[in-house]
Amino acid sequence: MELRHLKTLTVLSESDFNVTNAANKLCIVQSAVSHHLAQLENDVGIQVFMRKGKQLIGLTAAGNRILKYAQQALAIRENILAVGNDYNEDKERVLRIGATHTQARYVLPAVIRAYREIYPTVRLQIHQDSPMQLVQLALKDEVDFSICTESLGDQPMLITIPCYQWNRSLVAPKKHPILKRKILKLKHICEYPIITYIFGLTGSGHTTTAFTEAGLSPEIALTAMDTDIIKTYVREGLGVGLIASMAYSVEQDSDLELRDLSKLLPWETTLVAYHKDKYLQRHQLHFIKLLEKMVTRNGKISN
Amino acid sequence: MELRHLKTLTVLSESDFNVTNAANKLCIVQSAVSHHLAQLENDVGIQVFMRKGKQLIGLTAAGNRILKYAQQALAIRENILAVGNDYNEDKERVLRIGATHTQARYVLPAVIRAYREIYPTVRLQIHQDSPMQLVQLALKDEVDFSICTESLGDQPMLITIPCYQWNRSLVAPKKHPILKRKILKLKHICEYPIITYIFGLTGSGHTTTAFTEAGLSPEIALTAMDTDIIKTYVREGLGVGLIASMAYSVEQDSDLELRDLSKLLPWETTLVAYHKDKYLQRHQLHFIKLLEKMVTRNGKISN
DNA sequence: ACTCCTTACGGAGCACGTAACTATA
DNA sequence: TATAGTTACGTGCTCCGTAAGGAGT
Repeated sequence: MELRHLKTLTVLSESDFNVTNAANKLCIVQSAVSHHLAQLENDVGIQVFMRKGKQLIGLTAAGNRILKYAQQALAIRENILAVGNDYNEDKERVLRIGATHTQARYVLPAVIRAYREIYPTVRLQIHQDSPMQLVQLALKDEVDFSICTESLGDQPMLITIPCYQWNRSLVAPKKHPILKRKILKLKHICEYPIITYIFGLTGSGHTTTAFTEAGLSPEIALTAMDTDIIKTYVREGLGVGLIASMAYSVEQDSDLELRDLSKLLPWETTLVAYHKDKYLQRHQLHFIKLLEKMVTRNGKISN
Repeated sequence: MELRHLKTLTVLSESDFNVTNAANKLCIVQSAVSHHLAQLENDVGIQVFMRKGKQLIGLTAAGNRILKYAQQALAIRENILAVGNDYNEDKERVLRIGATHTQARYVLPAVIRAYREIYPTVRLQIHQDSPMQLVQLALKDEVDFSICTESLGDQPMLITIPCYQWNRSLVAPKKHPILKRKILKLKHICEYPIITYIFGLTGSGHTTTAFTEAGLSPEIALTAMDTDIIKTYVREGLGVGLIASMAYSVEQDSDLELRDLSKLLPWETTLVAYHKDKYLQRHQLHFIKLLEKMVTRNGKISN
């Protein structure tokens, strides 16, 4: 049994056990995959795959256990190569970050600027996605780590490092009547249609529960993944916006005004998450340190 | 990079980095090992071995990390094979137990008797050794689990299951004056030379501290790993014995008399320990269950 | 008839073995 | 000189690819 057999197993499991597809993904022919299967089953001495005739339709109970181990073994291979990369000055380094739109758009740029000053040659990849997908990316080691807000239920396979806390603000066009209030309360916000993040994104669940706990049922006019879209429709007059405070730019959003809601809405914590068994190269650890250092507790970029 | 390269790495590290010896252990020729090294270093892209001329003298920092991962990967391979074995009715099963002399001699027989009734065909291997060695055996997966007394400092890589508690008794020849005492205290024991277990074995450390805490300094006439040896010298009149209570046999030791010391000496806990990432086959888990079930809290075998 | 996996067979490459070479004590 | 590791080279095996065979839809 060698790692290539285990690789074939994992790819098969990610291809609905279609041997042809798996072969394509592995850049070998079907018969080679077939051989791998036969060898693997021969080595372990049992049926790994459930079959319907010759067609593979899944894994046996034992097969499932073996698949788990195979994934671990391949992750270890990646770690070994990562160690090599880490200690080899000449090799090209890559940093793959997963992040939500808000993080990618408003938080990461400053951190990346600082990072690039130290590691100008590292190739950067930023994968923007929803928090749920980001967790999957981190678990499959398709990104080195994911930066997202805790809204995902504890994943025992991930190490999560809290980075900073942030809260939301209300945005409205300069002349909007809500801005005249000296003291802003949740019930005042409910007097207008609300534009905010899609549920399941950056802790939007917390927001709605804060309203319902206060006995309020706000009218959500529109939800988006993307702060810029929220702002756009706030400008259009569709309602007032609830956005992450750090997503307001003094220069670009001068036509909008901000009201801090950190006393009214629960705070969110943004975390860095990565697979617990992953070897982190020194430059990757450095990035996390930068992220922790550069971003202050209240969500302002300290640059 | 394949598992065989990693295997070569680990064997090398266990052979003082002597390529010739490693080759012999692997049943291949030196040049093949040499090739493995070259390929491995080529694959990871860095020097893994420190060299003095051509001689290997150790691992680089990166090499050490890689070695750790290699061992993990190979352990996973073993797990996969264990899964296969577990689910394959036809394959020969093996149960490899590490135990101290006392456990192997006085506790295990009854458990093994029960186990053999359920799994008559399983091949049994009992490795008797000192607790420190038993820990090593379990860590290297040279036994499936070790049964020993907690005297080893917490090993984060081992899962330990407390099985039962036991204590010591005093043994002396039938007519020994100490047996005339109605109430036995530590200071009375110190009136005679003591024969007991070697320090570092089955919690003998606890025994001595119990004496010193009472301000006593007993005269240790003789120490042994083996209860039978202790009994022998007690019979010879060299002193009184302190032995694990379960090591007294009514039939065979009728010339000796027992006095329970469980009120005077601290209790010991016997544990089953195995590597945290090890896949335990069902029959192995069953053995642990039997061990937990058959042995009562006070160390008497309930059979 | 089509899809899909397995099996057979052949060739290229690779891994290991033999052996010569090199370096160190 | 003896010991130990690398390098060179040859061979056999293994692994993949081509292609034919068989099973299910």
